[in-house]
Amino acid sequence: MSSTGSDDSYFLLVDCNSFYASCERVFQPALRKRPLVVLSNNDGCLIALTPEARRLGLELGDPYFKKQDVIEKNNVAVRSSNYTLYGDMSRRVRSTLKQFSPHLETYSIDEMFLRLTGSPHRDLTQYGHHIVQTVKKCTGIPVSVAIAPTKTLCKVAMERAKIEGQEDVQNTANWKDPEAVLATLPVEDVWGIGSAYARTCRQAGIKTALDLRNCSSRWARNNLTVTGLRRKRELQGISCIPLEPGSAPKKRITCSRMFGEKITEFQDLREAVLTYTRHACKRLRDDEQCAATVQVFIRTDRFVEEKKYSSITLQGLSQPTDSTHVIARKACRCLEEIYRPHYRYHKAGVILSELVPRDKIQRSLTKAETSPPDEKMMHVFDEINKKFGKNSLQLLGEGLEKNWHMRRNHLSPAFTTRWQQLPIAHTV
DNA sequence: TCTGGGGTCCTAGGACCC
DNA sequence: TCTGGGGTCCTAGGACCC
Repeated sequence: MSSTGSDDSYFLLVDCNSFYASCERVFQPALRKRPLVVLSNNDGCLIALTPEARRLGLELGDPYFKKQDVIEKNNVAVRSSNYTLYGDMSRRVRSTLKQFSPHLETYSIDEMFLRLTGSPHRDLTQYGHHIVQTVKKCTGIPVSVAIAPTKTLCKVAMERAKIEGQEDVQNTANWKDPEAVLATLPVEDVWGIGSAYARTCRQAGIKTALDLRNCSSRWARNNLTVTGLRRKRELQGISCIPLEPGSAPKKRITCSRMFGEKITEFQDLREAVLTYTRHACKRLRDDEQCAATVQVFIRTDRFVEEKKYSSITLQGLSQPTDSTHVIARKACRCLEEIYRPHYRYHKAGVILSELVPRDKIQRSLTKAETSPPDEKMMHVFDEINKKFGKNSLQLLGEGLEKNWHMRRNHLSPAFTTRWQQLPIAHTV
């Protein structure tokens, strides 16, 4: 495997094994001996599986209702997704990893890249094992580690680490025959090659990661855009995708949900849209940003044979704001614009975009929709919800019944974020 | 009855300008 | 017959990720 050879730096990828399922197991030891699956929002499909569940033939993305018989027959434990818990566990893993390198990128809730430069640890593989043990000890979460000269090769190595029977620490430098590893990886399993690009590749006879590495740069650029060309070069060991430390400010914030039951009435949709607006605005303030545009969309079920309708519209704010009230008014106007009666709606969402950092806003003297008292009120609003739970204080228009609420029939307690729900240890 | 939610980046094409 | 060339900005749609 060629490498840039320009320096002695490496990327190290840490991936939490079956992350959501592992989080559930940390606080419920009884689950450790049982196969376990975690469901998506609305208990729709399987989004995390322990290896035991995989061995029963269950797969990521399977609709829950189609697999219920297998699940019941084999006494598989089922949990609704509990993002508050997973987010908190992710933070614990991240703070543990910071002791190994200051150059850390949070790639997703369960994956982190580290960049090691001039590491005193000559034996990087051993170092990887040390990281696995430390994270397990400090957080209870099992992780795998991949070490390579580029991020894409880290992902290749991670694919290997996840194969049963393979080492959970993979260092490409130690592979006896790297080409053989690349030749066994189907091209669609390369990071950045999805189903559409994979089809293009296969039509051109490019079937494996090795084929992609060896294809002409011109072909990659013309058929897979610059992103495909980058993947090819990364497979060659030339780093094109840098570490992105810190968290770049978000460019948009979306809150959308499918409903537990289909709804037709404007009033119900309005309640849902207001609830999503409140959640989105809270995230906006957490991000210390303001939005200049609000978008609202509604749609019927695309899987069912019935009258379909889908629409989206937007409203601009005269001045960027993070005020739930101001944004909620605009969101309602959007909804009025796109709502059509007699359809059975299935999903709605709110998107905040054209975000600007709060401290960079040009104050308008004439058209202020957000006044300083509003800012104070939002602060109080957030503080109350922080103290008493995130839905304690809502907008009046959100309603009380919420017959559109999503299903979460298997939710675990908020072990790490609510005092009342702390796990209790018993002495024997 | 029942198929997630939240993001980013890239490109093509149209509008517009000089 | 023959209808510029080059640039920017915006948007929609496609593709990808976890």
